[in-house]
Amino acid sequence: MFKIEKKLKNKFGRVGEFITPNGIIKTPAFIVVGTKATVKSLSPEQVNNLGAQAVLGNTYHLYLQPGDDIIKKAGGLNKFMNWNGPTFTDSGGFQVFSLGEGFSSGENKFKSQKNILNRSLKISSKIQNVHTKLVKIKEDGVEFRSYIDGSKHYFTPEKSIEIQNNIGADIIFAFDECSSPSAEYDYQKEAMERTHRWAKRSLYYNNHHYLKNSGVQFPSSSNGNKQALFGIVQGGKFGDLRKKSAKVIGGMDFDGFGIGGSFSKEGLDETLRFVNGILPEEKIKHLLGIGEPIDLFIGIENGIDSFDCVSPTRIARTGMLYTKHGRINIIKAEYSRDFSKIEDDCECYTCKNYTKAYLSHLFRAQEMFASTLASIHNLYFIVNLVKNIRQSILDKNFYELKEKFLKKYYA
RNA sequence: GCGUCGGUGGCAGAGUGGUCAAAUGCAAUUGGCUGUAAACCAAUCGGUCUUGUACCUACGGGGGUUCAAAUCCCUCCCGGCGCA
Repeated sequence: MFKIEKKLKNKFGRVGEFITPNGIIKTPAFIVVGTKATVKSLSPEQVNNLGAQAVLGNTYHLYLQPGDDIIKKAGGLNKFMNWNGPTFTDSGGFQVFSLGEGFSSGENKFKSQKNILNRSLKISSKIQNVHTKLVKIKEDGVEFRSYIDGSKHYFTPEKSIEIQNNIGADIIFAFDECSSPSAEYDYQKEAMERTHRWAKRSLYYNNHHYLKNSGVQFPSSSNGNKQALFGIVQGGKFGDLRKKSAKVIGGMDFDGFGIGGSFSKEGLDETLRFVNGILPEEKIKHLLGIGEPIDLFIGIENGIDSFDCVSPTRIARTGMLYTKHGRINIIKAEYSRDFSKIEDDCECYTCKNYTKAYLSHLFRAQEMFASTLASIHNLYFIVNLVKNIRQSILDKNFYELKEKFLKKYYA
């Protein structure tokens, strides 16, 4: 399933290919997030044309809406959303965080002073809504309240896998608890150990469910082949927990691995080194939810084969664009009369055809097309960056690219 | 011309003696966004500085009443409506 073609000397970084029922993913790769079976503001053709290889949907969201039964009836995720390439579904483990501890708290996956400050400001704000979590975590599973209608739902590892079997993506994830970056050691350890037990149950269910219930040996992806199941390493920002988790999860018979949870900004490099030093080398590793340019370099250097991240599409929708010289906010006054391209040498559809002034106008006028053009550019930027990094490993100039890019980007 | 209602910050629109540099919305300006409750969220939004329960300038113009006026009175200007 996974072939390594070339390695980075003295590092875990490598170039490879991952074969899925819906196509080959050339790794390292950036996987585009399409939570609700759509990449927000883009058609599958646009996603394909900008060079993306695969799309990642979300189990929890698709279960609530439209319901996994409908996707199954439609013939699976690929057919349902008209995407011809490889697909992933996240297990819903991230929603344990985002609808739980992360709910309205202003927290993200990186723990920093800024976030803590931001959080306390938000809570003290008089217009802040009542801070109510939508999840309850138990040993057996997680009780979710629907953010749509408030109805109660219960996710267990088995339930998450069952839904993911129905959705039928090529790559599915074990149900985990993505714990809060502000969680202390004891809680992080407890959550990690629970995630390990859930991993075992996810794996068992995926391998036996169809055997028992339908006589079919393996669950099917939309074109009839076996789904790959990835286990998820947790442990937060604590090195010893990360190592423990890599050992336990790495010892289970998963097709690949996700690395989830939170990191300290400085700790990503070290954490990935620890984890990927323990996980089986020959299997594919996906870094969940991380995707800023510097993170991509750090991840790839340390053996990450694929990434997914909402950042390119989310920030695009609010007018923030990636450029080789860092992010720019296209809505800023200075761009309203700037008739240059976002980037003169960018090959994306947006840069080839439109100016900053036009983009700026679309955002100010709140035109839908603004989101589309900005998402195309940002996704192209990130997808292409990862492609260039891949090529640099093949060409043996990874470090030159890294230095050159980061110097310009963070100047 | 007479009558009548009204003229408030970039716009719309509250406020009708002190708690008003003036609600709210929009616009504007600036931040933020990492497995998407996200076409979102937040801050600022008359000026000055020693950034303060500080000073100055401000609710069409001018004048007045009052300890105190966006709020009351007079007058002028402008606008809507009605009648000639």
